[in-house]
Amino acid sequence: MDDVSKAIIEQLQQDGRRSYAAIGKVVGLSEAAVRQRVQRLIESGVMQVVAVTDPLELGFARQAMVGIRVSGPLEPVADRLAELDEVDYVVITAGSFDLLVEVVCETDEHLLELISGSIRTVEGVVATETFMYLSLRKQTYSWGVR
Amino acid sequence: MDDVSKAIIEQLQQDGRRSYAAIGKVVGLSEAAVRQRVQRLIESGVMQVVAVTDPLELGFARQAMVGIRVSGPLEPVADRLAELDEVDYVVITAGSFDLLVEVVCETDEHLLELISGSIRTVEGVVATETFMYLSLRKQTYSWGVR
DNA sequence: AGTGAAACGACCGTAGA
DNA sequence: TCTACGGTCGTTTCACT
Repeated sequence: MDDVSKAIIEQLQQDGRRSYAAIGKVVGLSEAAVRQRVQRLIESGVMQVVAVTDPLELGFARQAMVGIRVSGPLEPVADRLAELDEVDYVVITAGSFDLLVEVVCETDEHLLELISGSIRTVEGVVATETFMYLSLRKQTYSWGVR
Repeated sequence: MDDVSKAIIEQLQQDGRRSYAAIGKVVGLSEAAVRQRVQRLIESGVMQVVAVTDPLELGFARQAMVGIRVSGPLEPVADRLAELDEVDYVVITAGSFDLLVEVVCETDEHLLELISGSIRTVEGVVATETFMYLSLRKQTYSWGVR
């Protein structure tokens, strides 16, 4: 991970479809060299180039972060929750919650069923606290930059 | 937002650099039509195609979610926090926290300085609770799919 | 790890339905 | 909003450093 690769990543953070040739001009490398580096960055798991969508625009009007307290080992519970389609984010944390889980739903009914019927029935989940999203103010994929 | 656009989005969620022609074959549209739809999806804010990176791989070894309690209006505080480079996610929530803020740092010192020096000095912030990330188990940008 | 060159394929603008 | 098409530009492969 040198400065050139960081510069390439920065270019793709601005526009994931920017051509290798255009990136090469900015970072001072040939098109082929940029392409090889991008391939390596993706294969090694440092980076991925993907479409990210706005839930609201696609009819998923209810989002929430769910804080979860667990009894016993954390990983099995985390991985069970990760299997749910409506769950897009699972992290094991230190603090008054053992897990934080972000969920995306279409309606309140759907959200209720998910939390009450799916999440809270997972073996080991002893308590949940739901933080409904009222307004998403920042979501950047280019942290550590500027 | 018809099924064809959804199919296009799905293709780009798998690989943000897939060619318009290849997507066209899958969804049954010409290259130009796919290109026009992608352009519209991006311009209208439904979707973006970007590089997303693994913080750990780039030397950002400390991540946390910070729950924040605020006195007074929420938006000004949220937007002040959103200006911080180390903050990659800000959402106004309903529940025992008014805001949830995700932060990305290189070291514990850096994180301490951010929370103590930056976040907690913002006018209106009355309390914070930090949930250090121990293990990220799921992070998908293709929710609602399968 | 990188360049350069030639063949190939993708992309873009425009015209027409 | 789509297809069709031609010009331009990007990508791929390979030989070379």
